[in-house]
Formats: sequence, C-alpha cells, structure tokens
Amino acid sequence: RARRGLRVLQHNVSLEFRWEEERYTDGVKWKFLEHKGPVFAPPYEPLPSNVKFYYDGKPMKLSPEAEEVATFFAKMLDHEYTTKDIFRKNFFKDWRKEMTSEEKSTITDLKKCNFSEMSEYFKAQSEARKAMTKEQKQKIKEENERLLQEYGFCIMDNHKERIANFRIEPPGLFRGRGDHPKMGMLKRRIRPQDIIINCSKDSKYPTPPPGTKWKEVRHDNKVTWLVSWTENIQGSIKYIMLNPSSRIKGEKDWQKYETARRLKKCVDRLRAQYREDWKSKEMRIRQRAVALYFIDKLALRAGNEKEEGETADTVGCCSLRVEHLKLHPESEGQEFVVEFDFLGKDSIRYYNRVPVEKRVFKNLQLFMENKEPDDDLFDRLNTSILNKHLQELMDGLTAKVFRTYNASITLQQQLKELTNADDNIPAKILSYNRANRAVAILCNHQRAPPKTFEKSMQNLQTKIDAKKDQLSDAKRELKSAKADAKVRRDEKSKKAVETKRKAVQRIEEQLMKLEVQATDREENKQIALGTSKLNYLDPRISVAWCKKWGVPIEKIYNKTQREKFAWAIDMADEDYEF
DNA sequence: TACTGCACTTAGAAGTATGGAG
DNA sequence: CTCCATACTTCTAAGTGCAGTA
Repeated sequence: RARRGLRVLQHNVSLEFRWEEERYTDGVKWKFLEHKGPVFAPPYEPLPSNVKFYYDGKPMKLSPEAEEVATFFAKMLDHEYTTKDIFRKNFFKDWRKEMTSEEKSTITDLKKCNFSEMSEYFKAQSEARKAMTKEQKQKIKEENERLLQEYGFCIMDNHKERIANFRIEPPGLFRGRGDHPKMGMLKRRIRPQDIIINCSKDSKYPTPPPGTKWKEVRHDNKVTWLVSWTENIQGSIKYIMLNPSSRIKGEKDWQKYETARRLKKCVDRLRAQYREDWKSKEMRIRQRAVALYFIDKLALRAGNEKEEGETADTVGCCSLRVEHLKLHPESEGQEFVVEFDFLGKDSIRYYNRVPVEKRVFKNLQLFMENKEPDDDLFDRLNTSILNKHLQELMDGLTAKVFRTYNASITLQQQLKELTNADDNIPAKILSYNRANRAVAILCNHQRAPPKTFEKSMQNLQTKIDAKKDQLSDAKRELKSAKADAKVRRDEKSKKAVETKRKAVQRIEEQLMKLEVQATDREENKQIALGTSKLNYLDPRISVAWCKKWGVPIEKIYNKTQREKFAWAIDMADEDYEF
C-alpha cells in the first residue's frame, strides 16, 4: 500500500472526476494517508559578538537562551505591542524564566534594557536580503520549492494533495488581538517530541529528525489532520491540515453551502416561528427568539461563552451583555431603535443602529430590566440551547448557517440588482465588487485602512486630473483636425481626423477606468472583501454570474481562489440558483 | 445538564511577489 | 530598468460546534 502511495505521488493522478467519487460514511475521512511530517523552525542562530545588548547602559553578553527571547522583543521594537504594559509585563516574566541565575539577578527592569543594536542588526539583515542579487534570490526560491515538493504534499486515498501549513510555527512572542491578557508571552519552540503524527498504518511513516522521536504516531481515520501539537499559551491543539483545494476541504465546503440552501427553503417558516415566539409566556423562549432574530437579521455570530481572563473580552449574539445595547424608543425620526456597540471576533468593533419591531423592543426592555451593565442580556440562553432548538427545526441547522445563507442570498440579490447588461466588463466588475461589499458590510468584515490609503487616493486623483487634461487636449486637436479637413478636403486630413477621434475615444475609456477604480477604492477603504468571498459566498453564484455576463472567471477569482473553488467552477452553469 | 477537549472554520495582519508607470 | 503600490500568499489567532464524560 505504501508503494502504491508513492506511485500516485509520482504520477499525479488526474483530478477530473474527483467530485463524483464515493463518500465514506460514519465519520471515516480517509482509508490511506501518507506524508513526510512537518518542517521544523530553523534553529536559533546566536548574534555576532559585535551586536550587543545593554543593560542600564552597560554591554552584557546573554546566554543563548536568554538572547533568543531578547531577539523576539528586539524584532518587534517598532510595533505598538512593545509599548503596551501587559505585553511588556508578560514578556519580561517569560524572558526571566529563560535567564541564567546571574542574568536574572542583574536584569530586573525592562526599562533599563536596550535592544536597539539588536534591532538595527535585524533591519540591516532585512535590507541585505532585499539587496541580494537575482541569483541569490533565485537560489532561495529554489530551496523553498524543494521543501514544498518534499513536505508540502501528501497522499490521501488516491490523490496527491497539497498541505496547507506544513511548517511548524516558529517560537516568538504571542500576539493576541485586541486587549489580550496573554500578549507578549513566550510562544515556545516546538520539538519532535511534542509532535503527534497521524497517518495510515499501511503508509510509510514520516521519520523524525536524527536523534529525536515523535511524541506519538497514531492512525485515526476519523479526523483529517496529519500532525498536531499542543501550544503553550492557551494549551490548545494546533494542526497541520490540507489545503482548501483538497478533496476533503472542497467537499466540506460544498456541503456547507448545500446546508445553507436547505435553510433557504424553510427560512420563511422559521421566521414566522420566531416571530410567534416573541409572544411566548416563557422567558427562555422569548430570549431564544429575539437572539435568533438578531442572528438572522444582523448576521451576528453565535457567541459561545469564553473563559474570563484567558482571552480578550469579545462577544457574539448569545453572550451579549446589557452594556452592549442602548434602547432608543425614538431616534432621528425612527421608532424603536437599538444601538449595538460591542467587540466581536478579533476585537473588531460592531457598531450599528437598527430599527426593530415593537415586540422585539419591548422584549429587550424586559430582558434588561433590573440588570447591571455587565449582566448577560440573554440570561436563559446559550449557543448550545439555541443550536439544539435549530437542530429540531432543520437537520444540520446551527447559528452559523444563517451567516452563510444571508451572505450568499445577499450576493445573489445584489448581483441581480446591480448588473447592467450593456455595461462593459470593468463596470460589471465594479458591480460585482459592490455586491461583494454589501455582504462584507452585513458580516462586519473590516480592515484597518491601508497605511498608504490617503496618499494612494491622491495619486489616483492626480492621474485622473492629468487624464482629464489629456482628454481636453485631444478633443481640441480633434476639433482643429476636423476644421482642417473641411478646408482641405483631402484623404490625408480625413485620416488625421479618424486618428484623432480614436485617440479621444481611447482616452475617454482610460479616464472612465480610472474613475471606476477611484470609486471602488474609496468605497473599500475600511472593508475587507476577502473573508466573505472565501468563506461565505457560494462560489457557484459567482461562477454563474461570470458565465452569464461573459466575465472571465480570472477577474473575480485569482489562482488560489480558483483552486479552492474548482468544484464550483466545474459544477455551476449560468442558470445556477443559490 | 454542565463541562471540557477536540476538530475544524473563519479572521485580519504581516510578509512577499509582481507588474505597471515613469 | 527601477521603484513602489497593489495583489496575492502566508501566518496563526480566534471563533463555532459537537462528542464524550462526570
């Protein structure tokens, strides 16, 4: 069997009919799995002796262990993290654990530590890397490619599949998002004896580096991961899994959208049901119904409970607290306005003012009565209760399915509404991006405005102005050419008019393209389109739209995305309906 | 029923490659 | 050809949800 695996590796079997292959039942994910194991982070290279660390103004040679951790901090010196108290405190505490007893007794105050020589050294190194010759860069590229070819693929059943993350995360300082209580802690180096390998019994097992052993080799075909280890910050498990282009991820993705489409068929019934439930005599049912309304209408996340003090304080729907909502019986001419203001996943702020139905508003008043700001809004509800209820309403239904459903249906509707048949392709793509943007806004997918945003907008405006000047020049030239032709009435001047006319036309097109680009960019300033495109939008909607309007799929999906959505590109024709 | 561990999806930031303008 | 903004890729944190256990 192992030999057979190898043969597949060499021949790279055709993927043509993979979506039609039979599926396994009862949780079996594969029958054969062979891989080479992970690639470890490169070992620490001590600093050259001329690069010094100073404590209290005096140079100090650190032990390799302490020095390595110091370099992690030095590399982040320009980052805001290193100014934060919690980050500094956590870092210093963990750094001290790596010090020798002498170092520990000398280095007692982070403020007296001077990492600037180290920092300069790393900056110089990165400059040097940029300045390398083509040949040197090519060599590195080839080495990376070799590593990818050796470790970046596995055999799962009859296919050679790309692995998503075959490199083990290198050691460093933990960078939590938002106000994370553990930011700055030392993320320790992962060694072979920390690693669990998962592969099939009849495969050729990966070999640990010379002189080391794996923690365990197991053969669990009810899971999809190849390698796992336990991370030391939260104590959670990390995995090496397959690329999104793989059969196992693709099928799962497809299944996700099929579940969302089943929700489409019964969503009216469910909506009617939760509206009824707003009137229930039971508090738990009213809470469940209002929460579901938010999840449906506002595409909120479920909101699992989190361990206090272990992570940043963020919430989702079921974990909303009284302090996260303000009720306005009347505001800006609208009745029953709810103002949401809370931090969601990744500590991204959710701010929204929404008019709701009177019954919802009255219920919210009731839920908030006699509560402190930090009390739960839905005190009789959690995600497990909600999901159990959803499961009864539809097989496979959970809170997150609503996000998928509402995102995909919104894209489909917006595309219908925004696409103009007689637009040219750039304008059609703008419409697509606008539809995509509507979804990103619904799902609250934000990004930090690019650091160079203002400048790049200005640059674009300059270009537009220049193009306008160019256009008026061209028009003037056309006019005089016409006048000239009228007088002369010869072939040569007629031709000149045609040339000028073409020039005007070309410049007009260029100008329009630039203006479209400016609009698109401005509207996109703080909005991230990628997340919804990758995780929430049924790709078959986009494929069908491309086919219908003759837009090349490459304009919508880049290479990686086309690989991930190969199943959809294969499957959907132009009349596909979500 | 609550709790916890595990597996897997979703997320924005950071790092790197690329291609178009000058 | 070079430079720089943009596009793409990688990274890994932070969610969801389920199953097993007490």
